[in-house]
Amino acid sequence: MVKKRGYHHGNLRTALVEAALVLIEQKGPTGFTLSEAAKTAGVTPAAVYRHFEGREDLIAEAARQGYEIFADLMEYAFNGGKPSALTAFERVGRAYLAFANKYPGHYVAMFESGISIQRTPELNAVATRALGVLERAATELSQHIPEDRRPPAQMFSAHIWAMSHGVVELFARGSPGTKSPFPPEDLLETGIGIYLRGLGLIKPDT
Amino acid sequence: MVKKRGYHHGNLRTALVEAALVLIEQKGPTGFTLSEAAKTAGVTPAAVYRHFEGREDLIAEAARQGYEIFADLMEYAFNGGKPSALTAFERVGRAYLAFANKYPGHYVAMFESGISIQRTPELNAVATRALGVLERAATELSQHIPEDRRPPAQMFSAHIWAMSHGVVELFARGSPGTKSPFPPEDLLETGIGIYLRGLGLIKPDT
DNA sequence: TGTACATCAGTGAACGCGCGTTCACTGATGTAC
DNA sequence: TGTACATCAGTGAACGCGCGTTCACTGATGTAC
Repeated sequence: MVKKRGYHHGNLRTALVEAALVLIEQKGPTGFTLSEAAKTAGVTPAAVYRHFEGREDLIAEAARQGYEIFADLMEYAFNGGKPSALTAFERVGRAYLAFANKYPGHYVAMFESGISIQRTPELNAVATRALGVLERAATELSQHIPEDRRPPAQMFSAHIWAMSHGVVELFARGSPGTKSPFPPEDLLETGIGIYLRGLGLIKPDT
Repeated sequence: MVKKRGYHHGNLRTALVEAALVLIEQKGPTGFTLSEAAKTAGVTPAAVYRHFEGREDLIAEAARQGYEIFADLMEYAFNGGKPSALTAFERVGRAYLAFANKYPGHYVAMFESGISIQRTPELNAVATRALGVLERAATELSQHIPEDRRPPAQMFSAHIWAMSHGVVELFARGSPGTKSPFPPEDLLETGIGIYLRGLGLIKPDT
């Protein structure tokens, strides 16, 4: 909320995205309406069209910003694979969940709104960047596995992504009245730990 | 589609649930409308109210039937843990994915429609039964792990559920324009395999 | 500094639409005698 | 078998609602001279 200047808003575009994120978080991606976002930003629905092509375009922008943050967080967590591929990888896993927790609106816009990653070149680029970090982390880490028993890095990272996403959807947001038996952080950390042990990347008796 | 009898439909209730499932599958749980389901069944929207309390109630019934099928499938796959806890467990994992593939409308109604599992006692009961099978399978299997290194069975089954759900959401239905690098069946099977190896339930060199 | 004017970013009324739900109704079916 | 009547399962019109989008408009801002 920055200073209102009466007739002219000042940064409507930003305000609309923020309003959209809150609404998407609260009501889900399809419960979200352009009109309500406009109202929240203190503006007529028609004003939205000065900044976005329409409802879809607004959601896409929210998702794009999400991927941007997401990619940055993942990259920061990965930290070039230092000090070791293993700890870097575990940091990335935690960063995934932290992102979902901290930016639920973005997360929903990105993964549940049904907008296609191919919608615009920019969206595609930033999404690729984000998921690329995960894949890179998996690639580096899998160098430590004997070559004949090494799964493809893409498969490796798909497993981790699936487990992370599953934990988020089922246990981090109380979707179908599910009461989580464990904190999602623990669930994800132990799950990834067991998985990595299965790959022989962690000693079996730790 | 059974024989139409003019003014009286004959089995409207069934027809409505079927129509709802198709629509939910195609348009998502919030894109689904009562009116369109009625139209698909060849009937006025008002007729729906002879059989259901309203829109929500219709979705809940679709979900309930889904849990019923789901629970049966899981139980059949588990088969009392025969011939071994391990193979039974792997069958259950595959059954999960098979269900999501074969009954996508049900799956979405169950896990993405936002209806609470607590909505009615029957819904709660059947959902508990379904997820109970998974937990039972996990419990039996974890008997083979030395007690001091054995994770709680609830955590074990939560991991498997999360991975399965994640694979379904991200790779089995092309949600955000994601082109899956691998068939979801392979992804889930290898993922669970690695996880079980991490628990010491599969020999490390197989 | 003042003024004329172009540009920008809003308004507000209107549109057509499909939604979920209600209501009094009526046609079809089943049953008692 | 026929008839009277109750019950059931539909109709169709109507409701109020909020939606996304368009349009001509106008108030505010920025700029050239």
